[in-house]
Amino acid sequence: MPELPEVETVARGLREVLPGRRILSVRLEKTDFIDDPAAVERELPGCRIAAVRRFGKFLLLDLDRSTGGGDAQFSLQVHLGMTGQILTCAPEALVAPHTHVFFTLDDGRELRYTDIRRFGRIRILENGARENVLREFGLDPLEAEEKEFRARIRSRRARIKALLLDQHVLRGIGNIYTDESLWRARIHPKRLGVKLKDVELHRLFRTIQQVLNEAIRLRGSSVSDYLDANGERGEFQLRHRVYMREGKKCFRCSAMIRRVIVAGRSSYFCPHCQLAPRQTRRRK
DNA sequence: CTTACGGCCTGGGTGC
DNA sequence: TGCACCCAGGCCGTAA
Repeated sequence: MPELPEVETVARGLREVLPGRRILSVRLEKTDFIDDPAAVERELPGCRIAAVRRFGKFLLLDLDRSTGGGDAQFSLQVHLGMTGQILTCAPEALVAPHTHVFFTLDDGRELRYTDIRRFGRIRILENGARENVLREFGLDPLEAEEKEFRARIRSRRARIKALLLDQHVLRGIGNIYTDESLWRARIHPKRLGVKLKDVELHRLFRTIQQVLNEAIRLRGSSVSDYLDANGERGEFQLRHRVYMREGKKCFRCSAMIRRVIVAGRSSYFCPHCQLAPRQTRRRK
């Protein structure tokens, strides 16, 4: 599942080939995951790709409509969902099943978007609306100051797992990197954010950055479908310590890794290293 | 007001 | 061989 490190890896790959390219034509197959498919078909042909950015789990293609008059800017926002893949290839390359978007580029190559489940989303963000939309999101965990991080985590009375997954608190972290970070920081996913001690929040902050940077270095986690912009798998799944390891031994203490549902998500943790919060006492 | 929870979208993998 | 079921992330409506 593409989270921050996977999207960052894809963005870096696309950055090698897309900036400066012009989109010649657009072809769409299924469109139910595109906000306004007609607008995509209408607005993109002729545009120049000015930049490729990552914003949280979003990929942003900054586009120039250089049609003489103004230099109106807008972005194509791509969320890869769980199974989205975006890559460039030769037009004659075999079309992978579930490929729904094709952009012809002015260097003779093609940019394709493939998404088995179609949980991904594509939409156009016009210049004015873009900043308003992006403002809604939380801190980038790799750019945040520890002070801001602490304030965000303590701003709401929710479980730490729910807070880390909430894109309006921090942007870019998903289920894998939440569980991996909490394990390394030895914090149980059900702990309340407001109850974490300074020393725990410090450890968590450092750990999140460490995990994300390590994952970026290894080009992301390929658990099932994830491939980068060159069609290659990542390697961070080899470093997973809890994710999808239910019933296996903890790498630190050999206790049995458990799976529980927290914030509606499968959550893997070590019951020995990550102590559960005290249960609220039950009334008789 | 806050947070928790269930359902929905889709289709590949699993297990009977 | 077939098929019902589970699960994934984000979003939204509703419950507590």
